[in-house]
Amino acid sequence: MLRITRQADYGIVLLTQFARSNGRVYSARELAISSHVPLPMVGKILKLLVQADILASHRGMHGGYTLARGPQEITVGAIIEALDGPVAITDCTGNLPAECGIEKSCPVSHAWQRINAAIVGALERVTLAEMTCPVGDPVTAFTGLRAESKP
Amino acid sequence: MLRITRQADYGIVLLTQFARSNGRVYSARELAISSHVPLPMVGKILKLLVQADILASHRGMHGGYTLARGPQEITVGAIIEALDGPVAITDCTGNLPAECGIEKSCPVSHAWQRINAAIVGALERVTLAEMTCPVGDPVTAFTGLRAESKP
DNA sequence: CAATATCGGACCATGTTGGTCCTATTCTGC
DNA sequence: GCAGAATAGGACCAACATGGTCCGATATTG
Repeated sequence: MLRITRQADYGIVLLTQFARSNGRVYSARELAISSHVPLPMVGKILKLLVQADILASHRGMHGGYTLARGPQEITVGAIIEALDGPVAITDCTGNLPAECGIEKSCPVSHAWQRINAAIVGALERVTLAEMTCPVGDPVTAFTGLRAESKP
Repeated sequence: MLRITRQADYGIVLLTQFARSNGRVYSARELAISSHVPLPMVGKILKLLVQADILASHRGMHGGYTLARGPQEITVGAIIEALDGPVAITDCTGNLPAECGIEKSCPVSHAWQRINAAIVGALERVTLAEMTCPVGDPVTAFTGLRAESKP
């Protein structure tokens, strides 16, 4: 199917909420209610995002989470990597020691690395800020063609 | 993890063998031996590829499989779609009726469609013929930047 | 007619994912 | 100082999809 996990999907939705209301502190409970994602799941996701230095946490009463960096500096690729692990479309993409056994005789491993790099690139090019604005020009970055329409 | 299934991975490996020896007829047994993929699995994969009109089958004694089209006309995207189903990085990519329930309030569905299109594009741009040659220039298509380095 | 190969199912085991729960820790407010 | 509220960090379980196997039917060749 080639799809991201639901965790990553939820994570993007939650993070856009942070990005839209700049600097606000959200508690896990608030996010669960507004995003219709079950509360324990929200906690699990936010936890991983804190470990990845995408969110900052504040404990205690009136605590909660805030973005650790600006929405422009957080890429979709980083979010997916934080929640789903490294993006590797096949086992033989060089990230981990290839264990397919036919590594040497496999003539396509090199090609896969290129394809994987293209997908990772497409994910890294999109920032959280670009995901947040519903429609518009900024998303032209998705196609891989950098917005060059600045005369 | 964002990875293709092992079926699709095997499928690519098997198809490159067809592409390298142009027009030859391979039986499932031959392919299983040379590719080190278990025979029943090979049969299952070839079956799906026949249904997708990527392979043509020839029954009876001395039967086997051949490419239904030229290696230049078979894209990696088509192979993955045949073996893993449609490429949809999230549920809300428009291919199927979105059932996430928050479809309307979800501000990122539009952005996801763009990202998905970029990935599908990267997969469609690579043909089986390009996967076959081990290294070289033809794979510059992977980056999404069409080879324009011809002065 | 017999041998060989694909074809089209059903079928099961396993691993990952999705989701829950519980306890410890830390901070605020009285 | 103490109670309440929130996160931190585990372990834990169930459902689903995937990986993999097997069997009978059918078609083609010799």
